[in-house]
Amino acid sequence: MPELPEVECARAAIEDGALRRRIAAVDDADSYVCRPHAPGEIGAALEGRELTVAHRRGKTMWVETDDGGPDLGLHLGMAGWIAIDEDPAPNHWDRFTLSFEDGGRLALRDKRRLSRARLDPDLADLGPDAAEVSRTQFRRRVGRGTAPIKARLLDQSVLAGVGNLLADETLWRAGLDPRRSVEELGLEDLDELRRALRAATRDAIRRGGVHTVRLVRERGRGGRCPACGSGLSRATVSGRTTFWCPQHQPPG
DNA sequence: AGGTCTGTTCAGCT
DNA sequence: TAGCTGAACAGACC
Repeated sequence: MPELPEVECARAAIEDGALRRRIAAVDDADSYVCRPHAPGEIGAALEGRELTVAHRRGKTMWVETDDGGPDLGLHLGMAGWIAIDEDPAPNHWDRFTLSFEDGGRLALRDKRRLSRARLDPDLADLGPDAAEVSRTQFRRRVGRGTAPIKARLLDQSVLAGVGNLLADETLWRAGLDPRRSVEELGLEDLDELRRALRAATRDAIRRGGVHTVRLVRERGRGGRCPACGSGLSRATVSGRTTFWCPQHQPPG
């Protein structure tokens, strides 16, 4: 599930449903998900407190707590989501859980185990949020270096929030081959790329997730370009499975 | 049985 | 040193 649009939905769900409820107990026993904290450490810091404000930058969320308490950082990894007031999941899929005094709960649910909960997460290595980056910042950050455009978009220290699917959708909308080096891009290309990124992100948030946008719906066997019907090309770029339209996204 | 997967991190290369 | 690539991580699913 989670790229920027899904994480924004998760943040909004916390804001709507988990603030101002007193935390009675914390299950932080999964020491892989809660690393580098020892079991019990997050619990000791949060029990008795309330969540007050939910923030997001890229795919990282952090939630402030009352009375000078630490922030709770949450990351959904590759397959996690936030389950509020749902029955416990089987198979230890609830990797981290807050139980509220009112009997409800907030769970970080993940069939895999790549989600992450930690206190006071370090945001220093995250670039500006992909939905809010200014034109000047985008030109300067994304346009630097020699990597393929797609690798640049996926680098969370350059821009925070773009994942594999949103990168492909953005490059398709901008008409750029994902394998081209950013060296080849002019300022107009970078501005068009930023426009495409913002539009794709907005659409995905509004429609409820990155799976809803046009190119993403075509991935998989037999996918065709939503604009011209050409068969999509497929290759590994920057270590990730990549789809693009050979007609609309010509090689440099 | 083996390959795949929406993310992050770190060793190791240029 | 900076920039970049690919493997490793965990575990379900096809």
